[in-house]
Amino acid sequence: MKLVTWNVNSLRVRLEQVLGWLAENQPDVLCLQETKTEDSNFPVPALQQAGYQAVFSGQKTYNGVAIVSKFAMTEVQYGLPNFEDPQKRVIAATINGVRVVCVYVPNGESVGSEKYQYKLAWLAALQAWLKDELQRYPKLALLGDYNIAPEDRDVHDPVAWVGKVLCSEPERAAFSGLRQLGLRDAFRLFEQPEKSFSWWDYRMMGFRRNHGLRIDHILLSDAVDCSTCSIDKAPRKLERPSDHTPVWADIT
DNA sequence: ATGGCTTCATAGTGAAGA
Repeated sequence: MKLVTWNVNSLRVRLEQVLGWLAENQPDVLCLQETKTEDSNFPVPALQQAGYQAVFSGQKTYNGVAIVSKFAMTEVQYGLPNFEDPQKRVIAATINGVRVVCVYVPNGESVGSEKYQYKLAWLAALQAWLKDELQRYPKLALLGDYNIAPEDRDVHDPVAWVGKVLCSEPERAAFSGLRQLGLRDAFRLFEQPEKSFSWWDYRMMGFRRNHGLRIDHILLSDAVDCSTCSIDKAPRKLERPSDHTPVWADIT
């Protein structure tokens, strides 16, 4: 089963790119973040026409997550059950016996800010919930925009970014906490090119200069076998791209 | 250079992202 995560930075703006990517790559499951779309406007017919069903949890202007799948989705969960939050950042569903969890982790703005505190509290709640979820579902895949670069090699300029939001120790500790639940970073199961990133700043020709971060991840429980994990940079080269690009994994 | 682009909501600019 081919699983993908892609922060599209507005599904309305990126719909044609998403449909094009689905047609070309035929993934089984696509997890979307930053759909920025109310549920009543979610493009169900266009995705259906492409052979996909969807579950979604969106809002106007900000956030919004969705799972798009070729297969039936059951036991759909909206939001973290242990964290009251008006921001739509989590959706989960069971697909072919795999618990697929799609997350849009808070950005955190800057270290020490209110939003940073919210990010750390949110991540603690995510970890606590996943601990329970893994008891119920040994086969679990956690895909999304984590807004965390786990290691210095995931940062184009680790010196410039040291201690900054997305790279700070508490954030990296939260990422380690998820791995300590028994989840593995699918991307690092394989030999990968140096300086592999999933996000590049729109400004200052960030993509052309490969000034990026690897902040979009696929974590897999031990019961999930993985044969490939890769970042597809092609959509980042299109006209009006998202600042993030898809990350995908083949699992069995 | 606490900015540089992009999106959204809105009708000139501000918030938010990362």
